[in-house]
Amino acid sequence: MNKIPVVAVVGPTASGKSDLAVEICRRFNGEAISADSMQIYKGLDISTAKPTEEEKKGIPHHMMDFLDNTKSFSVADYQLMAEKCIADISSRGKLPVVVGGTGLYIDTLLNNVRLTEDSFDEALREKLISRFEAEGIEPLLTELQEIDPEYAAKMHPNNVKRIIRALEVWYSSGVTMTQQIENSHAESPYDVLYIGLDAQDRDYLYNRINLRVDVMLANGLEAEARDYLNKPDTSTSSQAIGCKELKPYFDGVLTLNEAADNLKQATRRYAKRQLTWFRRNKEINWILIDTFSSKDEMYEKAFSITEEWERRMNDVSEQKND
RNA sequence: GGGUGAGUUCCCGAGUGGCCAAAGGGAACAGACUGUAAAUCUGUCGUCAGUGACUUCGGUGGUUCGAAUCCACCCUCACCCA
Repeated sequence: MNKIPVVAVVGPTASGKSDLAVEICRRFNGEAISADSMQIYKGLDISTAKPTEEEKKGIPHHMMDFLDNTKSFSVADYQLMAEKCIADISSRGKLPVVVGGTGLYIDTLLNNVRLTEDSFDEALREKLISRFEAEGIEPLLTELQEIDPEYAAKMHPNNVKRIIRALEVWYSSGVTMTQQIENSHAESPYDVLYIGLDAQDRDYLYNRINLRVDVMLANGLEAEARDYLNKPDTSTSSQAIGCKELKPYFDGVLTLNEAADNLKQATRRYAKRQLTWFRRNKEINWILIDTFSSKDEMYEKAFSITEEWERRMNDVSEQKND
Protein backbone atom coordinates (compact mmCIF):
# COMPACT_ATOMS: atom_id res chain seq x y z
CA MET A 1 0.00 0.00 0.00
CA ASN A 2 1.30 3.42 -0.89
CA LYS A 3 1.69 5.82 1.93
CA ILE A 4 0.22 9.28 1.81
CA PRO A 5 2.90 11.96 1.53
CA VAL A 6 2.61 14.59 4.25
CA VAL A 7 4.84 17.52 5.06
CA ALA A 8 4.98 18.53 8.72
CA VAL A 9 6.27 21.95 9.69
CA VAL A 10 7.09 21.94 13.38
CA GLY A 11 8.98 24.04 15.91
CA PRO A 12 8.55 26.44 18.78
CA THR A 13 6.15 29.32 18.84
CA ALA A 14 7.21 32.43 16.91
CA SER A 15 9.71 30.54 14.79
CA GLY A 16 7.81 31.29 11.58
CA LYS A 17 6.03 27.98 11.01
CA SER A 18 2.83 29.49 9.66
CA ASP A 19 4.57 31.54 7.01
CA LEU A 20 6.74 28.66 5.92
CA ALA A 21 3.77 26.32 5.70
CA VAL A 22 1.93 28.77 3.48
CA GLU A 23 4.96 29.07 1.20
CA ILE A 24 5.30 25.29 0.98
CA CYS A 25 1.61 25.00 0.14
CA ARG A 26 1.98 27.61 -2.58
CA ARG A 27 5.00 25.93 -4.07
CA PHE A 28 3.87 22.32 -3.83
CA ASN A 29 0.11 22.65 -4.28
CA GLY A 30 -0.74 22.00 -0.67
CA GLU A 31 -3.27 22.80 1.98
CA ALA A 32 -2.48 23.52 5.60
CA ILE A 33 -3.69 21.48 8.54
CA SER A 34 -3.09 23.19 11.84
CA ALA A 35 -1.68 21.09 14.67
CA ASP A 36 -2.23 23.55 17.43
CA SER A 37 -4.28 22.82 20.52
CA MET A 38 -5.39 26.42 20.88
CA GLN A 39 -5.82 27.67 17.34
CA ILE A 40 -8.68 25.22 16.98
CA TYR A 41 -10.80 27.67 18.97
CA LYS A 42 -12.88 30.44 17.57
CA GLY A 43 -11.92 33.82 18.96
CA LEU A 44 -8.49 34.07 20.59
CA ASP A 45 -7.27 35.23 17.19
CA ILE A 46 -4.59 37.54 18.51
CA SER A 47 -3.42 35.58 21.52
CA THR A 48 -2.94 32.32 19.63
CA ALA A 49 -1.27 34.14 16.72
CA LYS A 50 -3.55 32.72 14.07
CA PRO A 51 -2.48 33.69 10.60
CA THR A 52 -4.66 36.42 9.16
CA GLU A 53 -6.48 36.03 5.83
CA GLU A 54 -3.76 38.09 4.27
CA GLU A 55 -1.06 35.86 5.69
CA LYS A 56 -2.84 32.74 4.51
CA LYS A 57 -2.46 33.97 0.93
CA GLY A 58 -5.51 32.06 -0.18
CA ILE A 59 -4.26 28.73 1.12
CA PRO A 60 -7.00 26.73 2.87
CA HIS A 61 -6.25 26.18 6.56
CA HIS A 62 -7.95 23.24 8.24
CA MET A 63 -8.34 22.37 11.90
CA MET A 64 -8.28 26.01 12.84
CA ASP A 65 -10.83 28.40 14.23
CA PHE A 66 -13.80 26.05 14.26
CA LEU A 67 -14.59 25.20 17.89
CA ASP A 68 -16.41 27.31 20.43
CA ASN A 69 -13.88 28.25 23.07
CA THR A 70 -16.08 27.05 25.89
CA LYS A 71 -15.83 23.48 24.56
CA SER A 72 -13.16 21.07 25.69
CA PHE A 73 -11.04 19.20 23.21
CA SER A 74 -8.45 16.45 23.28
CA VAL A 75 -5.79 14.71 21.24
CA ALA A 76 -8.26 12.00 20.35
CA ASP A 77 -10.68 14.51 18.91
CA TYR A 78 -7.86 16.09 17.03
CA GLN A 79 -6.59 12.85 15.60
CA LEU A 80 -9.98 11.79 14.37
CA MET A 81 -10.67 15.04 12.57
CA ALA A 82 -7.19 15.62 11.22
CA GLU A 83 -6.99 12.13 9.75
CA LYS A 84 -10.05 12.94 7.71
CA CYS A 85 -8.52 16.22 6.60
CA ILE A 86 -5.39 14.53 5.37
CA ALA A 87 -7.37 11.88 3.52
CA ASP A 88 -9.57 14.49 1.94
CA ILE A 89 -6.75 16.78 0.83
CA SER A 90 -4.74 13.91 -0.50
CA SER A 91 -7.71 12.46 -2.41
CA ARG A 92 -8.05 15.78 -4.22
CA GLY A 93 -4.47 15.42 -5.39
CA LYS A 94 -3.07 18.03 -3.07
CA LEU A 95 -0.28 17.88 -0.52
CA PRO A 96 -1.31 17.92 3.13
CA VAL A 97 0.96 20.24 5.11
CA VAL A 98 0.58 19.77 8.84
CA VAL A 99 1.80 22.83 10.70
CA GLY A 100 1.85 23.47 14.40
CA GLY A 101 3.58 23.41 17.70
CA THR A 102 1.54 20.92 19.69
CA GLY A 103 3.92 18.01 19.69
CA LEU A 104 1.49 15.54 21.19
CA TYR A 105 -1.06 16.22 18.47
CA ILE A 106 1.51 15.90 15.71
CA ASP A 107 3.01 12.66 16.96
CA THR A 108 -0.34 11.09 17.67
CA LEU A 109 -1.63 11.97 14.24
CA LEU A 110 1.39 11.21 12.12
CA ASN A 111 2.62 8.12 13.98
CA ASN A 112 -0.91 6.81 13.93
CA VAL A 113 -0.90 6.23 17.66
CA ARG A 114 -3.89 4.08 18.60
CA LEU A 115 -5.41 5.70 21.66
CA THR A 116 -7.73 3.82 24.00
CA GLU A 117 -11.04 2.85 22.47
CA ASP A 118 -13.04 4.13 25.38
CA SER A 119 -14.12 7.69 25.34
CA PHE A 120 -13.13 9.94 28.16
CA ASP A 121 -15.02 9.28 31.38
CA GLU A 122 -15.43 12.53 33.22
CA ALA A 123 -17.21 11.03 36.21
CA LEU A 124 -14.39 8.58 36.76
CA ARG A 125 -11.81 11.33 36.68
CA GLU A 126 -13.76 13.39 39.15
CA LYS A 127 -14.00 10.43 41.45
CA LEU A 128 -10.24 9.91 41.33
CA ILE A 129 -9.54 13.58 41.82
CA SER A 130 -11.74 13.76 44.88
CA ARG A 131 -9.98 10.71 46.28
CA PHE A 132 -6.68 12.49 45.73
CA GLU A 133 -7.98 15.60 47.44
CA ALA A 134 -9.18 13.60 50.41
CA GLU A 135 -6.34 11.11 50.86
CA GLY A 136 -3.39 12.48 48.96
CA ILE A 137 -1.48 10.74 46.22
CA GLU A 138 0.00 7.84 48.19
CA PRO A 139 -3.01 5.49 48.13
CA LEU A 140 -3.50 6.15 44.41
CA LEU A 141 0.13 5.52 43.63
CA THR A 142 0.08 2.32 45.69
CA GLU A 143 -2.96 1.24 43.76
CA LEU A 144 -1.20 1.93 40.49
CA GLN A 145 1.81 -0.05 41.68
CA GLU A 146 -0.42 -3.07 42.11
CA ILE A 147 -2.12 -2.64 38.76
CA ASP A 148 0.82 -1.55 36.63
CA PRO A 149 4.14 -1.68 38.52
CA GLU A 150 6.14 -0.85 35.43
CA TYR A 151 4.34 2.41 34.77
CA ALA A 152 4.09 3.26 38.46
CA ALA A 153 7.86 2.98 38.77
CA LYS A 154 8.23 5.81 36.28
CA MET A 155 5.80 8.06 38.13
CA HIS A 156 7.07 10.73 40.48
CA PRO A 157 4.60 11.20 43.37
CA ASN A 158 4.07 14.79 42.27
CA ASN A 159 2.92 13.64 38.88
CA VAL A 160 -0.69 13.61 39.98
CA LYS A 161 -2.28 14.09 36.59
CA ARG A 162 -0.54 11.13 35.01
CA ILE A 163 -1.06 8.84 37.96
CA ILE A 164 -4.76 9.59 37.83
CA ARG A 165 -4.88 9.12 34.10
CA ALA A 166 -3.18 5.72 34.36
CA LEU A 167 -5.80 4.63 36.85
CA GLU A 168 -8.50 6.02 34.60
CA VAL A 169 -7.28 3.93 31.71
CA TRP A 170 -7.27 0.82 33.83
CA TYR A 171 -10.72 1.29 35.34
CA SER A 172 -12.39 2.29 32.11
CA SER A 173 -10.80 -0.26 29.80
CA GLY A 174 -9.22 -2.98 31.94
CA VAL A 175 -5.93 -2.32 30.17
CA THR A 176 -2.88 -1.05 31.99
CA MET A 177 -1.13 2.04 30.74
CA THR A 178 1.94 -0.03 29.92
CA GLN A 179 -0.19 -2.36 27.78
CA GLN A 180 -2.02 0.56 26.25
CA ILE A 181 1.23 2.15 25.14
CA GLU A 182 2.34 -1.12 23.61
CA ASN A 183 -0.97 -1.56 21.88
CA SER A 184 -0.83 1.94 20.53
CA HIS A 185 1.99 1.26 18.11
CA ALA A 186 0.63 0.87 14.63
CA GLU A 187 2.05 1.41 11.20
CA SER A 188 1.61 4.94 9.98
CA PRO A 189 -0.24 5.42 6.71
CA TYR A 190 1.84 8.52 6.06
CA ASP A 191 5.18 9.19 4.53
CA VAL A 192 6.17 12.27 6.48
CA LEU A 193 8.74 14.91 5.74
CA TYR A 194 9.46 16.76 8.97
CA ILE A 195 10.78 20.27 8.72
CA GLY A 196 11.67 21.85 12.05
CA LEU A 197 12.28 25.52 12.67
CA ASP A 198 14.63 26.60 15.41
CA ALA A 199 17.18 29.32 16.05
CA GLN A 200 20.89 28.74 16.37
CA ASP A 201 20.96 31.44 18.99
CA ARG A 202 18.25 30.97 21.58
CA ASP A 203 18.10 34.67 22.33
CA TYR A 204 17.17 35.27 18.73
CA LEU A 205 14.04 33.20 19.21
CA TYR A 206 13.30 34.80 22.55
CA ASN A 207 13.58 38.25 21.04
CA ARG A 208 11.11 37.28 18.36
CA ILE A 209 8.73 36.11 21.07
CA ASN A 210 9.08 39.33 23.05
CA LEU A 211 8.53 41.35 19.94
CA ARG A 212 5.50 39.36 18.96
CA VAL A 213 3.86 39.91 22.33
CA ASP A 214 4.34 43.65 21.87
CA VAL A 215 2.71 43.40 18.47
CA MET A 216 -0.18 41.43 19.95
CA LEU A 217 -0.69 44.15 22.52
CA ALA A 218 -0.66 46.76 19.80
CA ASN A 219 -3.18 44.75 17.83
CA GLY A 220 -5.75 44.61 20.59
CA LEU A 221 -4.81 41.69 22.79
CA GLU A 222 -6.16 43.53 25.79
CA ALA A 223 -9.69 43.73 24.43
CA GLU A 224 -9.59 40.12 23.32
CA ALA A 225 -8.47 39.01 26.78
CA ARG A 226 -11.09 41.10 28.58
CA ASP A 227 -13.76 39.63 26.41
CA TYR A 228 -12.51 36.10 26.83
CA LEU A 229 -12.04 36.27 30.58
CA ASN A 230 -15.68 37.22 30.98
CA LYS A 231 -16.75 33.85 29.66
CA PRO A 232 -17.55 31.11 32.12
CA ASP A 233 -16.40 27.51 31.74
CA THR A 234 -13.70 27.90 29.18
CA SER A 235 -12.10 24.52 30.01
CA THR A 236 -9.33 23.55 27.60
CA SER A 237 -8.91 26.98 26.06
CA SER A 238 -8.38 28.60 29.45
CA GLN A 239 -4.92 27.05 29.49
CA ALA A 240 -3.83 29.10 26.53
CA ILE A 241 -1.03 31.55 27.07
CA GLY A 242 -2.25 35.04 26.35
CA CYS A 243 -5.36 35.97 28.25
CA LYS A 244 -4.73 34.51 31.66
CA GLU A 245 -1.44 36.40 32.01
CA LEU A 246 -3.31 39.68 31.60
CA LYS A 247 -5.77 38.96 34.38
CA PRO A 248 -3.59 40.37 37.21
CA TYR A 249 -3.46 43.60 35.24
CA PHE A 250 -7.24 43.72 34.93
CA ASP A 251 -7.48 42.98 38.64
CA GLY A 252 -5.18 45.89 39.39
CA VAL A 253 -2.45 43.70 40.86
CA LEU A 254 0.11 44.31 38.14
CA THR A 255 0.80 47.08 35.69
CA LEU A 256 0.25 46.34 32.03
CA ASN A 257 4.00 46.26 31.55
CA GLU A 258 4.50 43.73 34.31
CA ALA A 259 1.73 41.54 32.97
CA ALA A 260 3.21 41.79 29.49
CA ASP A 261 6.59 40.71 30.83
CA ASN A 262 5.00 37.69 32.45
CA LEU A 263 3.26 36.88 29.21
CA LYS A 264 6.55 37.03 27.35
CA GLN A 265 8.22 34.84 29.90
CA ALA A 266 5.43 32.26 29.82
CA THR A 267 5.72 32.17 26.05
CA ARG A 268 9.49 31.73 26.16
CA ARG A 269 9.15 28.86 28.59
CA TYR A 270 6.56 27.29 26.36
CA ALA A 271 8.85 27.57 23.36
CA LYS A 272 11.55 25.80 25.30
CA ARG A 273 9.23 22.93 26.19
CA GLN A 274 8.23 22.62 22.56
CA LEU A 275 11.87 22.37 21.59
CA THR A 276 12.41 19.63 24.16
CA TRP A 277 9.52 17.70 22.67
CA PHE A 278 10.59 18.01 19.06
CA ARG A 279 14.25 17.35 19.68
CA ARG A 280 13.62 13.73 20.38
CA ASN A 281 12.19 13.22 16.90
CA LYS A 282 15.32 12.32 14.96
CA GLU A 283 13.52 12.52 11.62
CA ILE A 284 13.18 16.27 11.76
CA ASN A 285 15.17 18.28 9.24
CA TRP A 286 16.08 21.32 11.26
CA ILE A 287 16.29 24.72 9.67
CA LEU A 288 18.00 27.39 11.75
CA ILE A 289 16.12 30.55 10.98
CA ASP A 290 18.85 32.92 12.09
CA THR A 291 21.42 31.49 9.70
CA PHE A 292 19.79 32.93 6.58
CA SER A 293 20.14 36.43 5.26
CA SER A 294 16.52 36.60 4.16
CA LYS A 295 13.20 34.84 4.58
CA ASP A 296 13.23 33.82 0.94
CA GLU A 297 16.58 32.17 1.36
CA MET A 298 15.18 30.20 4.27
CA TYR A 299 12.15 29.20 2.21
CA GLU A 300 14.42 28.06 -0.61
CA LYS A 301 16.20 25.79 1.82
CA ALA A 302 12.88 24.26 2.86
CA PHE A 303 11.84 23.91 -0.78
CA SER A 304 14.99 22.05 -1.69
CA ILE A 305 14.53 19.67 1.22
CA THR A 306 10.98 19.06 0.07
CA GLU A 307 12.00 18.54 -3.56
CA GLU A 308 14.62 16.04 -2.55
CA TRP A 309 12.07 14.19 -0.47
CA GLU A 310 9.64 14.05 -3.39
CA ARG A 311 12.39 12.76 -5.65
CA ARG A 312 13.24 10.04 -3.19
CA MET A 313 9.62 8.97 -2.99
CA ASN A 314 9.38 8.84 -6.79
CA ASP A 315 12.51 6.72 -7.00
CA VAL A 316 11.03 4.27 -4.53
CA SER A 317 7.77 3.97 -6.44
CA GLU A 318 9.60 3.52 -9.75
CA GLN A 319 11.59 0.70 -8.27
CA LYS A 320 8.33 -0.87 -7.19
CA ASN A 321 6.96 -0.58 -10.73
CA ASP A 322 10.00 -2.26 -12.32
C1' G B 1 25.84 67.93 59.22
C1' G B 2 23.03 64.41 62.93
C1' G B 3 20.13 59.75 63.48
C1' U B 4 18.22 55.05 62.06
C1' G B 5 17.88 50.91 58.81
C1' A B 6 19.93 48.15 54.91
C1' G B 7 23.86 46.01 51.43
C1' U B 8 23.86 37.71 50.74
C1' U B 9 25.45 33.52 45.25
C1' C B 10 21.76 35.87 37.89
C1' C B 11 17.16 38.22 40.62
C1' C B 12 14.00 38.27 45.07
C1' G B 13 14.97 36.61 49.82
C1' A B 14 16.23 33.53 54.62
C1' G B 15 20.42 33.08 57.57
C1' U B 16 23.02 37.02 63.31
C1' G B 17 29.85 32.48 65.66
C1' G B 18 30.81 26.13 63.88
C1' C B 19 25.55 21.49 61.63
C1' C B 20 26.72 27.31 55.46
C1' A B 21 28.43 26.93 49.09
C1' A B 22 24.70 29.29 52.35
C1' A B 23 16.78 27.75 53.38
C1' G B 24 12.84 29.12 50.08
C1' G B 25 11.05 31.25 45.59
C1' G B 26 11.96 33.05 40.62
C1' A B 27 14.83 32.99 36.22
C1' A B 28 18.05 29.99 33.24
C1' C B 29 19.52 25.22 31.30
C1' A B 30 18.35 19.99 30.54
C1' G B 31 14.79 15.99 30.57
C1' A B 32 9.85 13.53 30.63
C1' C B 33 5.22 13.35 28.20
C1' U B 34 -0.14 7.91 24.82
C1' G B 35 -7.70 11.38 25.65
C1' U B 36 -6.49 18.53 30.27
C1' A B 37 -0.52 19.15 26.36
C1' A B 38 -0.01 27.02 25.21
C1' A B 39 -1.19 21.91 30.24
C1' U B 40 1.51 18.91 33.74
C1' C B 41 5.84 16.70 36.01
C1' U B 42 11.30 15.94 37.01
C1' G B 43 16.57 17.11 37.36
C1' U B 44 20.77 20.69 37.53
C1' C B 45 21.79 25.31 39.22
C1' G B 46 29.70 29.08 42.92
C1' U B 47 34.25 26.71 40.57
C1' C B 48 37.20 22.47 39.85
C1' A B 49 38.17 17.83 40.44
C1' G B 50 33.41 14.34 41.51
C1' U B 51 32.69 10.79 49.16
C1' G B 52 37.44 16.20 48.57
C1' A B 53 39.56 20.92 47.58
C1' C B 54 39.12 25.98 46.37
C1' U B 55 36.72 31.02 45.93
C1' U B 56 32.09 33.74 47.74
C1' C B 57 27.79 36.85 51.55
C1' G B 58 29.50 45.89 49.87
C1' G B 59 35.25 47.12 50.91
C1' U B 60 39.56 46.96 54.10
C1' G B 61 41.54 45.54 58.57
C1' G B 62 40.71 43.11 63.30
C1' U B 63 38.73 39.59 67.38
C1' U B 64 38.38 34.11 67.46
C1' C B 65 40.64 27.40 67.14
C1' G B 66 36.59 28.96 63.72
C1' A B 67 32.93 34.73 60.91
C1' A B 68 27.90 35.86 55.98
C1' U B 69 27.12 36.19 61.25
C1' C B 70 31.16 39.97 66.45
C1' C B 71 34.38 44.84 66.39
C1' A B 72 36.62 49.28 63.78
C1' C B 73 36.92 52.34 59.78
C1' C B 74 35.34 53.20 54.79
C1' C B 75 31.85 53.01 50.45
C1' U B 76 26.72 52.74 48.57
C1' C B 77 21.40 53.01 49.14
C1' A B 78 16.72 54.15 51.86
C1' C B 79 14.11 56.87 55.42
C1' C B 80 13.96 60.56 59.40
C1' C B 81 15.93 65.18 61.68
C1' A B 82 18.58 69.66 60.21
